[in-house]
Amino acid sequence: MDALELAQRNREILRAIINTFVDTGEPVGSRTLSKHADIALSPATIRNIMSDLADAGFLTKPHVSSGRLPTDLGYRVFVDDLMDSHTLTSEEQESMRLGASAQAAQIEQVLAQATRVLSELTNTAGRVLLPAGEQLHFKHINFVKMSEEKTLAVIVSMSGVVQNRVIPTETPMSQDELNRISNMLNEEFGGLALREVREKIIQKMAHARDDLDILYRQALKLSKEALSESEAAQESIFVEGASRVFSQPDFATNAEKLQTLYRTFEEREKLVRLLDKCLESSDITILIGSENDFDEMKDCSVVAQRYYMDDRPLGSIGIIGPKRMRYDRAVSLVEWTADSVSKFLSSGER
Amino acid sequence: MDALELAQRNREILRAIINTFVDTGEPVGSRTLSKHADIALSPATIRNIMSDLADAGFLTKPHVSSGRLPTDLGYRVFVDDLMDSHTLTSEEQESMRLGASAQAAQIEQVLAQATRVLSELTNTAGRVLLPAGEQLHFKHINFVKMSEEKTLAVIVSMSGVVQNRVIPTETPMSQDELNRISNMLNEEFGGLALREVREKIIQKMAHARDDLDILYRQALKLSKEALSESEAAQESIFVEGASRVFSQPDFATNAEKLQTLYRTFEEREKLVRLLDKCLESSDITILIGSENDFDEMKDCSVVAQRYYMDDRPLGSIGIIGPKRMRYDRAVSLVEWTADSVSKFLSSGER
DNA sequence: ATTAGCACTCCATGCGCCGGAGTGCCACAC
DNA sequence: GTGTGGCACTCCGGCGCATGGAGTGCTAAT
Repeated sequence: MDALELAQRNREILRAIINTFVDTGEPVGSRTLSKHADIALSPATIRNIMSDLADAGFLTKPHVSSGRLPTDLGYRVFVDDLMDSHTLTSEEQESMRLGASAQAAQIEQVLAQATRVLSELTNTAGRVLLPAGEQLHFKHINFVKMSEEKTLAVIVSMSGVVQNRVIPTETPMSQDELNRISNMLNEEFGGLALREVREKIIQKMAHARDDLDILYRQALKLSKEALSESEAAQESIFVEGASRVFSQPDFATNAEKLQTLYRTFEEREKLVRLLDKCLESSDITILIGSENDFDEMKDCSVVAQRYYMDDRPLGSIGIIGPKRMRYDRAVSLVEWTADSVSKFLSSGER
Repeated sequence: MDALELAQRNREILRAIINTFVDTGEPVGSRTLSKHADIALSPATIRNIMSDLADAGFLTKPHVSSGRLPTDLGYRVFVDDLMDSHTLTSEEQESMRLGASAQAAQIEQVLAQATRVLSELTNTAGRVLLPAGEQLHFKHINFVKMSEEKTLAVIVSMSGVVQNRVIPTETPMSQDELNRISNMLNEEFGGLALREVREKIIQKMAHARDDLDILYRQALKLSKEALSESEAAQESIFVEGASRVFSQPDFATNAEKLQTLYRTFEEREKLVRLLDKCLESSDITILIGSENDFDEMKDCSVVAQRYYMDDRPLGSIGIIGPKRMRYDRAVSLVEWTADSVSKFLSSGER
């Protein structure tokens, strides 16, 4: 007999356990539950059910004679099937709206702001993955001569992301020549995806023989350099309010855990890899405990959602918090935030 | 009788105490010290001296019957008078050299790299204060039209620092016009300090009447916007390896301290203010414990040094670590790093 | 002035005890 | 057979207490 499929009542119990555990942080026992308003069963009965749920792998206990708490699997079925959907309070909506539209700023600032608010509201670490190079569209390129050997390339994407890159130059060029090169490139490549631009440049470089303007060849060379690594290097990530995670009682007692966790937060590459996963699905992504691939994060959960610009997915925004968190609230807030950000980015204001 | 002025021996004792305390982390007692090779005194004598040093305010004890440890004042006289100067090992020098010259990159990357190495070598948090707006010199400005209402200004300084700023535009201008404006400004203001540029613009705007080219007036207006806040906003700061501070045994035991400390590290403004102090003196700055103005940081020390570009001080680079640290080593490393960075920035390579 | 000796303080550790919370199981009732 | 009451058992955590070690401060002797 499958504990979950057949018994609606068991589901209720599991839900109640998780809800109270999320609330109190203490393992919950049968007596406590029996006092719970919705449940009109004696402790003994509840104990039996608990035992079943534990056998099915949804609950554990820290030691033999203590209350139960959810396993990762338990949380999983909770978020998948049992969770009530949380409706945002108008306050919550308000602070978010403010966040997104306060200033006519750059995309980075909008995202940073949204992340900060998200972090504050959920008391977790907000984090956001910035556009992968692939998704960016070419708007404008500009070269500034720094010295005889170095040229600075400034690449602006349609979404307002600005990248800077210093390029070593073999053939010295005047600022004037650089300007003309900029103009050429802007006219030729405006609006294309960076990837396309890169391909076109390589194509043209292959075909372009000496019959072409020497300046034009320089231009291709420069822009190839400028765009080359950009893809790999530019998956950047913001984290805001990491300290909030650490002040959660789940970690506050355990200095060692806290440290390894901290160290993980500093390793940006790991976080990037973690969040890359969240880009795969258009649905909201929830990773509970060891569902993410990093051992150090096995006490944390991730709730993330993609954000869009004009229906093109750009990056991912969400939170990292302790496994014991209000998933309903987190989901609503993250969805709402991603939505606001998407709307803002797509509103034609840029 | 002044404990320090008169008694060379007392100084030796104080030095020995601090050295062993820094080494072990345990309060040091008279017996331990008497075993110390350099000191041929009985524990009782040492106790007397310790008592004197404690009266003078250089030592305390955590409780009445325990060994002594240095007060902030104790550390102070240590670094001022008693400290041996540490000679860097060639390894240490090597990793630093590598750090500064590895890639022909932007100033930010050089600094970040230097800071990271510094942090690794000292096992503390490396941090660096980036050029204050005041110190930057105008190299190039460029405008990109984002939409009818928004223009992106890209400002490049001589030192290679790039700032981006979105400006709301009332009068729509074509990209072509923007380019001409850029050219004007670049010719007119190249090489001046940003402060000067700002002043000049304000002057010109005051004098410029209708008799001037309308485009020129637009240019002034735009550039004023672009440069306006830059000063305030752009005191940016990097912190690398903050987790190292937390793994120090001094904090590892105390989860609460760790948290408040962590939170302080996230408050960048505070750190900026803290490090601003380090810009005042051309000498190396050492702030021990409560010598800095922040209560949360009273168990930490700061060692910092200015770095220069062509003899103009740009910013400050250094470390934040636990009060109990190898000051000799920290000082040498910070000096060396600041020196390397300065040399690199001034080497005419940019 | 330096040192040896001694009494005293305080911390840290380990041990034993006990109460509370909770489980698991068994037997009983409906 | 499903739900319930009862009971023995387990384990955690806090408390009190004793003990040993490290270290000081003082005094008296050299």
